[in-house]
Amino acid sequence: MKLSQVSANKVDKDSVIPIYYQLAKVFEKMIYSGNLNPGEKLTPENDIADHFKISRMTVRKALSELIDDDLLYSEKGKGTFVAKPRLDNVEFELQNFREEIKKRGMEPNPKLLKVKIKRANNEMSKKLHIKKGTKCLDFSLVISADNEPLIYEDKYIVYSKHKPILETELKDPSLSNLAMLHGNHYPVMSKMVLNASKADKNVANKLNIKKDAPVFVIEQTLFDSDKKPVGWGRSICRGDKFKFTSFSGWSKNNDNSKDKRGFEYE
Amino acid sequence: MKLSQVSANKVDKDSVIPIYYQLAKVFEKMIYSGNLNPGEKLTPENDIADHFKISRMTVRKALSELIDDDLLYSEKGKGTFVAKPRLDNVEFELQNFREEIKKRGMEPNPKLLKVKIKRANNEMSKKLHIKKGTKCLDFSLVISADNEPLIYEDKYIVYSKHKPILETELKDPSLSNLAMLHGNHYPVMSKMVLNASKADKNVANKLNIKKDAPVFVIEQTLFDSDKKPVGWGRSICRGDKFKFTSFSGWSKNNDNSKDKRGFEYE
DNA sequence: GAGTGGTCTAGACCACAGT
DNA sequence: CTGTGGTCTAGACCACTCG
Repeated sequence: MKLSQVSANKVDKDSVIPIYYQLAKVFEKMIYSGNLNPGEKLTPENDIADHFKISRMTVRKALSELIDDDLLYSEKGKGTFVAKPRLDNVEFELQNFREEIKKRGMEPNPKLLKVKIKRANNEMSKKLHIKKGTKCLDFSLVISADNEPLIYEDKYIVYSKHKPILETELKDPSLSNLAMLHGNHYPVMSKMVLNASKADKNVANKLNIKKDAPVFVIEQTLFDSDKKPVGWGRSICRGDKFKFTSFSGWSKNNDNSKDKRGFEYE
Repeated sequence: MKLSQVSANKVDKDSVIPIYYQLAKVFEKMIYSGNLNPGEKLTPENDIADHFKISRMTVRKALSELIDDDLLYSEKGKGTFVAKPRLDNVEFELQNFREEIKKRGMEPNPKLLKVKIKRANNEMSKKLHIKKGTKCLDFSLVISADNEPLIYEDKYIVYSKHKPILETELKDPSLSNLAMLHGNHYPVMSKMVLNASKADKNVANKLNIKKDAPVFVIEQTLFDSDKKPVGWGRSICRGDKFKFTSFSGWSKNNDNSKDKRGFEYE
């Protein structure tokens, strides 16, 4: 990179907008516009600082923003370089379903099918690493929106408290909320596994779809700080209503890629 | 947080390990061990700096590491606080399939079924925003590992160069590589959509599974810097062989969560 | 040895919270 | 008002890379 390329851009030291932020935008723009190409070496930090008459630490703050965004990378002793867009490395985001549905302007309507205290059977004892017969809370529900069933959920919480189940707390029937309210230990870690599957007769009936229709199956296990499972749940989502979308690489406009990414339903 | 809690911990100024890193580990440990609880306010930066006899900027560097990791958050004028673990917000990662397969110690074996120049039909003109009849490159392949077919792929590249297709480049048959080698414009943005579906007769045959067996369908569109599509591909992955796994929240050991996360096959 | 990024310092001023 | 985090400076020394 030649400094003459950036000389058209300047930073306003008296602006309320931080200098490092302005500077980061200058470089970001140059990358997105093709003024700065993948692999190209940037002017050294010291020279940038001199050119803009700012401190090197401020330059570093600007560059580190872009390094965090994977637009740049630096190599000790060598320099800072423009990165290649990582087109094949994407992330699919998933919040809890109520939030995902709300984000799309619809009102999630969870309907509790059952809540009961159940003694662990084979599957539960395996999933929760507990002995068969241990008392668990068993929740089962369907989440709908616009009068259409979307998700069928089954959840188990290792249980010993004798706390009543309140109407209000069923407004957030996420596994983590249920575990925090009713479990013995506070969950601090979550494992999720996403599978493609097809609806069995029972699920098809609950979700108002045909048997063998494609579904996403998402299993979640919650662990306490000792890595012991405290809760397990399985959510079955209609394949015709849900999809994951993700963007990666560079986008010219200021990319709130977070907004365009995630678990969608249509 | 009381400073007496941290006084047992110290940082070694003469270590080769950066002070900010040592300090970050101190706080990280306190959070994971329950010594510091969600919502709790940290000692002010100035006090931490005084206590460890280091510069405030170094303290800030340490804290910003933990803020990046979502272990802390700060509020201007108020203080820095311990965050709650976000158990219901996960990310499923997906690299390109050859990397995913390699990462699991197996050798991906892509087999090209066809490569040809094709004039855009209805679907292609829709996906690539081009007129029907425009020349495209059409690739179709099956990726196997351990002599088992895993993924069936169909890809189209908007094409005008007359460049020969070399054996070597088929070693990386990812859409982005093909687009870079044969497309007219350099791709800088990628959109991926993940669906649950079932195998049709043709795919079932190619992947050696039953018709209607569950599959993941991943569509990828590549765009150039003008947001014009330059390539489109669809990968169909056997549902019995692939799953996504993701961890979130806190894990006591130094969490290389990246290693435990992503698109797995078993 | 010269160039580069990584770390660190000891100050400074600001905007914002809560009192 | 005081306390807090956010920004910024003008230096410094180091480890690394490369010719």
